[in-house]
Amino acid sequence: MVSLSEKPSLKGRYNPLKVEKWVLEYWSKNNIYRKVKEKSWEKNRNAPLFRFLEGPPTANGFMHVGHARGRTLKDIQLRYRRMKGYRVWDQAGWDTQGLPVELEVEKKLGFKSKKDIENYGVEKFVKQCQELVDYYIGHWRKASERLGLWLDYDHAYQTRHPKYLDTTWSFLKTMWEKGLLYEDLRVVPVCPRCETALSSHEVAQGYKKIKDPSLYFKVPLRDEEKTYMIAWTTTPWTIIANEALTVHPEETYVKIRVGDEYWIMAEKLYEKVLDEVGVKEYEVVEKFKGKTLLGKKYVHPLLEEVPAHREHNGKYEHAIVVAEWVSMEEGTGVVHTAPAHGAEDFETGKKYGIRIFRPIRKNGYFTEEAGKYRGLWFKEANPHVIEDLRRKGLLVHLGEIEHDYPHCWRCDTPLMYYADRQWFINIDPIKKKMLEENDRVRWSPEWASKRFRDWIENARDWCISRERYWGTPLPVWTCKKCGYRVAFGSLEEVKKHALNPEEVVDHHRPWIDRVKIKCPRCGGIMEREPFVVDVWLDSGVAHTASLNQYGWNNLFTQLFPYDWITEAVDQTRGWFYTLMFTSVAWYLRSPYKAVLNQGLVLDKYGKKMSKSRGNVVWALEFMEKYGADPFRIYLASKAAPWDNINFDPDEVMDIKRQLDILWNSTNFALTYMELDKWTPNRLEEDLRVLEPEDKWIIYELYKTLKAIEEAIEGDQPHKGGRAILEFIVEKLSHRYITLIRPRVWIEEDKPEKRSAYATLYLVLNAAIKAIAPYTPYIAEYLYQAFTRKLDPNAKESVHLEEWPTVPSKLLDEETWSHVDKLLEAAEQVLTLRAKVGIKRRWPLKRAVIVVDGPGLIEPYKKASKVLAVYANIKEIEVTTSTSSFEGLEELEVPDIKVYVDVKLDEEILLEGLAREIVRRIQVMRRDLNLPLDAVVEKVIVATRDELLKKAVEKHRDYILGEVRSKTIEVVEEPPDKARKWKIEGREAWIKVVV
RNA sequence: GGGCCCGUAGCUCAGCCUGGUGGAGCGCCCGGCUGAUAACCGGGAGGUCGGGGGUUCGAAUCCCCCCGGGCCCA
Repeated sequence: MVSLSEKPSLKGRYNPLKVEKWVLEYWSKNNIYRKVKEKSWEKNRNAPLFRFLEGPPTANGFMHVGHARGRTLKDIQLRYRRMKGYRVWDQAGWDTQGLPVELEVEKKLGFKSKKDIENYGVEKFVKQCQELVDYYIGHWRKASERLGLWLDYDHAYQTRHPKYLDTTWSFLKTMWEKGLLYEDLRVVPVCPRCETALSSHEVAQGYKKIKDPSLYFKVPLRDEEKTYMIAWTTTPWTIIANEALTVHPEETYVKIRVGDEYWIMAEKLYEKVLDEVGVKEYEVVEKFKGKTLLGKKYVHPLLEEVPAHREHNGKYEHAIVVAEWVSMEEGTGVVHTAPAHGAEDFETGKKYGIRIFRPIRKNGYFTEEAGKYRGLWFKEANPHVIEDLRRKGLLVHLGEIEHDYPHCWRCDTPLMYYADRQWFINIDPIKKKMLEENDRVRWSPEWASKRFRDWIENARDWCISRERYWGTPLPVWTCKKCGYRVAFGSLEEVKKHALNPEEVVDHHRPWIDRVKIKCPRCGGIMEREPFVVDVWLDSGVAHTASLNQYGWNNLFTQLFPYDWITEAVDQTRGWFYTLMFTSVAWYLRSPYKAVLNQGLVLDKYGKKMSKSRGNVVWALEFMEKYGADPFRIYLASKAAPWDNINFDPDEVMDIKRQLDILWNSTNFALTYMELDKWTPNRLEEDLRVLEPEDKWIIYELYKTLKAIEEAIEGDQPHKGGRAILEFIVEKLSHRYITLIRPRVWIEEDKPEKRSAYATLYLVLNAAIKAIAPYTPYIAEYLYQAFTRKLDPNAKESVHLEEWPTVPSKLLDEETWSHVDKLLEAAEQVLTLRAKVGIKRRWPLKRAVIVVDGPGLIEPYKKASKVLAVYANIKEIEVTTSTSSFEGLEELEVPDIKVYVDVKLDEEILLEGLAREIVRRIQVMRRDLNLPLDAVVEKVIVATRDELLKKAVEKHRDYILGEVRSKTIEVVEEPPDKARKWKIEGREAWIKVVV
């Protein structure tokens, strides 16, 4: 068990779980978040603001990896801004009411319908909702904190909080007073399972592809023998409520003879229809405009089955009417019209004074009025209706259609369009302003702006009433006597006007329903409209209510409009919209300046994650297995935020290996610095004289920091994550550390060793800070174990640090570019070595660098050690001479020419062989389990190979020094227990005598 | 039916805006290192850049059409 009494240590491998456990404890014991908040907010009054508004997660389930992705993106932005010195607003928030919560409770209690809730008791039910929300908020806070998302959770806003509800009410009251909130009878989408109306943005979230009947049927005209209107529908059950047929007034219709019958359809459609229903022989006998059919009566196709229709004798009931909306794209041009079940049907019915016949309840079951269909669930009636039509010879054709049909976004039940009295908010008066305001928002990606614009343009009035229990009650009271209405903007206000103020205890149902008001007009008793409002309104007023909940109303002018929000793309219809709507309706301004859209997280095969499929990855579970840091940087870097990603745990492990390299590099640095007792207390001096590779890595660091800044500020956090990882792996570890190894191994205290340490310290330290927004845990740990260990004046936490910068006097672009080219050359030398089979350990004799002018000779001479060290070349010449270099290999490098000698001569061969022998002796030392600094008595090398012998003789001292042996002996006969080796095809036996 | 996103190596993705001989990581094969070592490094094989047409001296990149995967709207 790691505990705080243990100091952070870089011994062993990077283990995210151990590291994060230590860091979590460190943060909590030292109140690091509070200190960061204090630095960034309380004590930072004059800094530029960065105002974030949290899109509140709904507290009705667990956090999955999709949520985790969004929350990681939020945290990266916030941590970065804090380090940059912004005054960061980071209040947390929770969505706590509405259908999602109710359904979760119903599931828990095993409820099937609203009746179960009524029987159980609304008060008890609502308490269950509260408890469920408490539970899930607990989970979300825990999971968010484990993820490392730093928000001000202690001051989280909650949509169920009394003062929050006051604000929601106050918004509704404003809408009422402006005349924008109204009640109306309309056709609305209804969920028969939840027995409530839904809004169009809820509907938009629930489209699903399903199969429905595609039915062509005949409707006999009353006064014309054997003449039928041919209509088409995909909802046969609505024929029960049919009251009219609608045709287009200006389009041409045709009468066709089919056998001994006459069929009427639109001219533009009849061929397609007849083809589909399989009628090959027919004859067009007459053509006329649709409007000539107006008023013609027909016999209801289900007259016998639904006796109520016998009494429907209005002028346009069971008659043909006309309307412009009739489509010539699909169907027959004759539209079966049921005013109770379609928006257009309803409007047309109203226009012609046709009754709204609605023989069905909101729960989807037919009533007595439906005749033989009574008691059937609406979709179940389909086969019965079809069968009856078939029996009566009115069925023309039955096919099947696959189309998108709306379903309840929460419980998945197919919706029913249904005429009903509901409450709406009129959005037309502010549509234009919303569009204008949208143009001022910076959307990422850009195309999201157009998408949002389209959505606003097509938006209809917002149906906000829900016949449910756990939500913000509609604060409108109606007089039972005279119908007069009032709306209230706070619970206090209600209390002031209540006849029974002692009952005014809670905004919520059922308590609020008991409150009666005296009608100011007639003195009668007013009762509350029994609705709660759409849950999307709750979070939609967060821009104001989140502050008012804490009485911070005066902060509003400072915080509004917010600088940045980010949620998943589906919020175009959800939160992005409701937030914009309420804000423009209230303040005529967009509540946010920039929006970052997030794509979906799919499973590793690209399938949507869903509970029923069983492929959901839960965030907390995953982090407890793999750690938060690898998870975070994976989610943030894999793709652009708005792209969908396929989540694959194996890939998280891949990216974790790049963090290993950061860990190992830091360990490398610390090991040697401590060995040499180097500390950064003379950093400035140590940085005064830099080697070319030092300047190179510092310049690379500078470029990387710029890239990250640009990425995060430009809503491309994935590019920042890739940039920092690439810097650590490719530049720092692979190249820079390789280059400085010889300097680090110098025993004495030399300036070039000190400058290597100083540069390494500077760069590593900056890298640790720069990765902190992405991987806050490992950054903290390394900061404690490395930075703070070497520098006692360092801050208490890496997250209290400023964003790193590079002093401009350390920037040397020219040297950078020389070194960069030589590194490229060096890599080509390595490729060449691999091709001709010369190991990197074997030195190459020489290389020549040809530069463009005499002025470049000196700089390249200085930089040439990079090539010498990285590619292991003994001698490097820099010249402007373009004379040919016989026998040298030419490399292709931009701007310069490099020639390298890859021929082996005896000198090199002997040196190489000596190193080969050393390596094998080292392996044997290790196998003997000798301590690193143990000195052995003797090494015996037995071989008959002349070159090997020569190599040992010539490099005797070198070998002895490397392997820590007192003597070395060369013989021809292998001694006892000697180990046999093959060295470049030559045989030798080696024995180490302890 | 309309709008949008995506299609590049076995896998995951850069490159496309501002055309100039196709990249990275992982995986695979081969090798190196053995003083960051249950770590690290190098090399190699592998692609008609979804298909077709056009513009151009030259197209993964710009334009048009089509196919496939996905999202949104109707």
